[in-house]
Amino acid sequence: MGTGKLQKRREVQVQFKAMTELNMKRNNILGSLENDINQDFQDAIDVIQHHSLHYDTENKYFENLESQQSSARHAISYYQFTPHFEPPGPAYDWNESSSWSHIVPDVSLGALGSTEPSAFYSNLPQRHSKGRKKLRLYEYLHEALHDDNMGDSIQWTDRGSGIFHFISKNKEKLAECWGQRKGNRKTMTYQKMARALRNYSRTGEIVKVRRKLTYQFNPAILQRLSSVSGYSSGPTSRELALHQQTSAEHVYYSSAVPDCHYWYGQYSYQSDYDLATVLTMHQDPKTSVPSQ
DNA sequence: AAAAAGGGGAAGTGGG
DNA sequence: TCCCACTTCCCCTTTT
Repeated sequence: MGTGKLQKRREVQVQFKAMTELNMKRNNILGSLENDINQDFQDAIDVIQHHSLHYDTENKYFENLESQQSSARHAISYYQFTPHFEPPGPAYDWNESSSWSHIVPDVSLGALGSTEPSAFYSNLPQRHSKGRKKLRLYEYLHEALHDDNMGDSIQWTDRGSGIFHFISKNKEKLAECWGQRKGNRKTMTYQKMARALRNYSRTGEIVKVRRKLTYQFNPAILQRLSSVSGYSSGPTSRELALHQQTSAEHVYYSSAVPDCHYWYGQYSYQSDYDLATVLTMHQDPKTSVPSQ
């Protein structure tokens, strides 16, 4: 190699290094800017929250926030809302859409335009003070599902149906992040996180799917999370393929929630789903997803 | 057979 | 003070 080329190469290396440093500085600035913006959002929300206290129910309060904070909503990773789940029992009619009305906020309020991943709001520091609700585990999982950095730990199996799975190899990473986010005394493990997840099967917020490391959001919860965070629930083509495969298997439900039949049964109701095709496409459904 | 995953009882913790 | 939503521990069962 000639000296001219060597010289050129050194120049390129120097330029590359300079660019890298610039980029790092830029990221630092953006990071602090983001924190500032989040802080501002938080302060604005505090003010609104303060003026909303006269609302006599949490739902009213939520609606109030909805109407006033549509632009800021995606910056909130924890929000005022209590699902008001009835104790598991036959009174819960999963077939009756109006049964969800107290859980699902009016999505016609408008989906958010933002399609940005949650990097923007996932880094918000936890602020437990001033009467704000703590971040729920299912909220965190939903957030992680849209976080590119968590793609190696948790993934949608079928976004449209709210089915997701953990990646065996990196599931502990997600658990640790969750533990850190909560500020637990000890390190969170997948085993402990899964214990919390199992508690959800009693309330129906998330249920276990009969597939390794795979769970499913309650559709109402999913709809609410999607409308709040602004993520479209439309499945990608890859997810559609996975969905077809997943659908071939029966999802099972907690016996404590006897009226979940409709929810899980919906799998077979989806009109665009051809069981025969699936059965021929995937001769052995156990051999693939979730990827390990 | 062994490891990984799944499951649940029970007591503890911390915030609201 | 009570309740909720986990967290922690532990041990057992089922699946891979």
